Amino acid sequence: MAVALDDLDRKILSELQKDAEQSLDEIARRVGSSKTPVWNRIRKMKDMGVIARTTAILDPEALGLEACFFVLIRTSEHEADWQRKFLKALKERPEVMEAHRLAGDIDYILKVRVKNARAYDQFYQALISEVRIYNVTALLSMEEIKSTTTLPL
Amino acid sequence: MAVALDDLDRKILSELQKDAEQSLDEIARRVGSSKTPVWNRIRKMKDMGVIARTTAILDPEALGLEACFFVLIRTSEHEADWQRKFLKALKERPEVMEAHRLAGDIDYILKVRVKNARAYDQFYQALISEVRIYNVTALLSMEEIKSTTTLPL
DNA sequence: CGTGAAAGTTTACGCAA
DNA sequence: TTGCGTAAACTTTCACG
Repeated sequence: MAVALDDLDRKILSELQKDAEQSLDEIARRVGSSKTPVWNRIRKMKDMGVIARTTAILDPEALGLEACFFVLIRTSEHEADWQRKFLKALKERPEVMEAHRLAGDIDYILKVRVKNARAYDQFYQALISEVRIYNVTALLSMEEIKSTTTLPL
Repeated sequence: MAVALDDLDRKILSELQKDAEQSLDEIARRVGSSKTPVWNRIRKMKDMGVIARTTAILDPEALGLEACFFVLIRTSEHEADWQRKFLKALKERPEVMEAHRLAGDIDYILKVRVKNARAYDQFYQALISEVRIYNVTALLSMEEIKSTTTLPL
């Protein structure tokens, strides 16, 4: 799955992560190359799936999404059918920003963005009514110290 | 901090979150409006900071970043000076994708993206040598079930 | 406030080296 | 692979309905 990228590819990706709206000429200038090679490389990396998509990053506070919870989940159920239902529920809920299956003691972690604590409770009630869960711990974020989509290259 | 957005604004944001490279004409068509109003609204939302930036989303696996850890941190230190040093360390380390200060028992949670477990251990050793930490639990992600930057509108 | 068109940029690609 | 040149497409502004 990993792909061979040279130094120029990495510089281009770094620029696109900083600001995907820069023109080709601008990017070319910054990475010390010119339009055609930059364009060819960008296209190749899109085709290969290194660049998945380009998106607008919005400010959650400005949209009134002021609460962020990390949810640690333990389950007693490990059958395929239960898991399918649980994953489906997570994928369908837009307030679930991230969901990971974990190694060890805790089975799943979620990151959930909502308007306020009440909205979180509604989400929680809906989730446990859809699937059986053994134990849930919610961690409330007081302050987002850092949040980046910029992967280290 | 929250901003008044109407239905058309929300539709535009939703399109930009799906794909920020769509042309104005395309977006206008999808949201049932036309170029100029869409352009005016996008500019206003950028000025107001609702749209923070636009960025390329890369595939971490394709870049060889195959390990993702959630790190739960408890500290005994709560002085301003310690905190300043700790936050600075987090902001400077590119492998820290997210960092939140929490309410309750656990003080901080981090999301850390690295090449492998060895790279995580290097990060961990470096961090604890920079600042005193009372207790750390690392949760290793086995599977990224969901990961989105698309906020619920 | 929306429509349409005009002017200036940028992209996307062919072709030569 | 890169660099140049260009047609087509897109962005941005503005005058008018």
